[in-house]
Amino acid sequence: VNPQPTVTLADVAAAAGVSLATASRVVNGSTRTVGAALRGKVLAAAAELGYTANANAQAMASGRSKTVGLIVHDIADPYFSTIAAGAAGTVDPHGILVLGNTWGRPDYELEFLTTMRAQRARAVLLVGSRSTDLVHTRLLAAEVAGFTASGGRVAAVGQDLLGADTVVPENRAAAAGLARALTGQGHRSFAVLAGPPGLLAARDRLEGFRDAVSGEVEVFEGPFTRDGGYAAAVRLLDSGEPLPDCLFAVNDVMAIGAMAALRDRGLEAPRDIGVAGFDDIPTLRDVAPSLTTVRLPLEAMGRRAAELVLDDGVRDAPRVERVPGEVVLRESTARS
Amino acid sequence: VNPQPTVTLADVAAAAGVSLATASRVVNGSTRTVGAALRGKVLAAAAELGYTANANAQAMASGRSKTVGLIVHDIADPYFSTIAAGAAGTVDPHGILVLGNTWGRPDYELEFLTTMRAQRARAVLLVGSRSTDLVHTRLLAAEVAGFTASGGRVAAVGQDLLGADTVVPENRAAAAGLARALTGQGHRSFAVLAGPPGLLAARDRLEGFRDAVSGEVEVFEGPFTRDGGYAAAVRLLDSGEPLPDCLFAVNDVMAIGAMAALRDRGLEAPRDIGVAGFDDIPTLRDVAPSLTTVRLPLEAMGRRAAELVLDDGVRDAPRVERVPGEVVLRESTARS
DNA sequence: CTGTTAGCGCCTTCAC
DNA sequence: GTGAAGGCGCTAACAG
Repeated sequence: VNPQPTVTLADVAAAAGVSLATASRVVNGSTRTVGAALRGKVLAAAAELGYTANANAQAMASGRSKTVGLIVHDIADPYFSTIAAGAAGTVDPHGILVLGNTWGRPDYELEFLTTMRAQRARAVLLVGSRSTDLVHTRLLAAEVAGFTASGGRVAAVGQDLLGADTVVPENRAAAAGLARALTGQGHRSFAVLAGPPGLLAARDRLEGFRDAVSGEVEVFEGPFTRDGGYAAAVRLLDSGEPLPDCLFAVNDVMAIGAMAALRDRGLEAPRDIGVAGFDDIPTLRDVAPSLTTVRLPLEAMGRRAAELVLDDGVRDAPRVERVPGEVVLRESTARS
Repeated sequence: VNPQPTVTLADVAAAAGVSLATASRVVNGSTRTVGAALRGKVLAAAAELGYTANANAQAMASGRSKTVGLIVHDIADPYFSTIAAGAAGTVDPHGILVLGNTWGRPDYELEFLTTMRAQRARAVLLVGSRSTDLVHTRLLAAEVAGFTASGGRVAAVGQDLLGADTVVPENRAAAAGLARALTGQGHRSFAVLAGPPGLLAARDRLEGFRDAVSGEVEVFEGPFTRDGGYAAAVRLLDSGEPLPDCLFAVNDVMAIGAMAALRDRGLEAPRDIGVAGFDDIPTLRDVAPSLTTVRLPLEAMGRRAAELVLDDGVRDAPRVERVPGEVVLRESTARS
C-alpha cells in the first residue's frame, strides 16, 4: 500500500527476516516448498510493502517471459477483434498478451516476430490468412522455426504453412457448401467479389465456390474491406454484362459494402440479386436484409489457438485442427 | 527442450573485437558516440550473428521497458477495437502494445494496472467509461498515481477522473445535440435504452438527452451490448404504454439490437418508430435503414491518447482534451 | 526446509 | 573515443 520507492524482493526478505531465496520461493510458485511460518511472514511482508515482482527481472533470470504475442492484420476488423477476444480470455491468467497490428503488411509480420523474440516471448499467435507469396511464406516459416528453436511456441490461425500448430478454417469446403446451398435455393448465375489476390483465404474461398457451381462465374477482386466490397460491386454493376442472380462476397465486411453499392443503385437483395458473405461476424448478424453467410466460430478459434500455444506438453509434430464452416441461409438470398 | 545458442551482446562484441560497452553504444542509441571504424565492425558482427537485443535485459538495466499497456472493456466490441487500432498505429514504432481485456470488470482493470507496473511499463492507456462506483474510481486513481509516481505515464479515454491526461468524448453535450436534432425532425415522445447504470458514459448520454427534450422520457436499462439493446427494446414494447415515436439507444450496438427486436415484432424504423444510436461504429454505417447517430472519431481518439502518453515532455497538469460528437441524421429517424 | 552464491544480458558511471 | 567494472531484481543450482 506504499509503492513509493519501488520495493524489491530483497526488501520483502529483509522485512520478513528470511533469505532472498525463501522469499522468492513463496512469492512465485517454485517447486520447492516453504514452511508455513516463514511463508506467512513473507506473504505479510509482501502485502505490507505492496510488493510487485519485476517481470523483466523474472524473465531475465528464468530465461523466458510470460508474454504471448498476438499478430493480426487489423484489429479494427471484426474478424480479428473477435478472434483476439477469444485469445485474450484464454491467455489472461497465464500471461500477458501483446498485440501486433500488421495492417496486412507481410514485412511487419516478420518484424513483429523478431520483436517477440527480443522479448523472449513465451509464445506467438499468428492470426490471419497467409499470403500467396511463397518467398515471404518461406521467410516467415524460417522465423517461426527460429523462434521455436529458441524455446518459444507458435500457433497460427489460417493455413497450415508455417510448421506450427494451426487452427485451419475450412474455407474451400465451406465455400463449396455455400455454393451448393445457393444453387439449391435456385440461384444459377454467380459473381464473386474475391478479395485481394494475395491472400490464400480469399483464393480458397473463391476456388471452393467456383468449383462447386456449374457454369461461368464472374470474378471481381478488391481489398478485404467494406470499401473494397463496395468498389467491386460497382465494377460488377458497371460491367455492362447482364446481372448474375447471386453475388458472393468472400467475407461479410465486403458483402456489407456490396449491399450498400446495390442500394445506391436502387437494387435490393434478394429481390434483384442475392448476396452472400462469409464469416458470420456477430455484429453484422442483425443487418437487414439479414445476410446469408458461412459461420466460423471466431472466438472459439482464437481460444483454441491460445490453448494450443499455452499447452506445455511435448509434441512430436505440429497439431493441425480443421474448423468447419456452417452455411447459414438468411434473407439476403431467399428466393421466392 | 534445448535452447538454441542465443547470441548476446557479448558475442557481438567479441566477434567485432571491441568491448561490451562499445558494442552496447552502437547497437542502441547512446549519447556517447563511437568511431566509424569500430561502429562498422560492430554492426557487421551483429548482422552476421543475427543479434537481437534482449528486451528484458534492456528494461532491467535501464529501469523501464518500452511496453505500453492498453486497457479496454472488450476488444470484440467495435468501439474498443477501433480505438485500439488508432492506438496501435501510434505506439507501433515506439514500443510494444500489451492488451488488457477487462470484460467490463473494474477489479480486472485494477489488476491489469498492477501487471503493467510489474512490467515496468512505460505507459498505460485506460480506455472506456469510468464507473459510477466512487470507491472503485478512488482505488483506480490511487493505482494510477502510484504508477505515475514510479515513472510511468497514464492517459485515459473517457471521463477525467483519474488525474491523468484524458481524451474526453463530450457524451452529454452530443446527446443533447442529438435530442435537439430529433426534436427538429418532428419527434416528440422518446424512450431511451440507457445501458448499464454503472457506467458514466451511459449515464451522461442519458442525462444529456433527457435534459434536452421537453416532457417525459421512458428509460430502459440494460447491458451495453446487442443483446442488451434487444432485451431493453422488448421491455419497452411489452410495457403496455403507448409507443414513443422515437427511441434512443445510448450506443450503436444496442441500437442494432433494438432494431432487430422491432423487426421481430413487425415494426420498422422509421415508419413505426424512429431509432437513434451513438458512436457511429464504422462497420455499422451500412445497415439498412441507416442509423441516425452521433459520430465519435474513435480511431483518432485512440491515436491521440497514445500520443499524449508517448510524449515525454514535462507537463505541469494533466491535459484534458474534449472531443465533440457530431450528430449524423440518417434514415432511421427520417420522418416524412 | 532454508540460506549462499552465482549469474541472466545489458547499461552506465567511471577511468584511461 | 574506448574499455573495465558494478549493478538492475530475480531465479536456480548448490550446500547446510
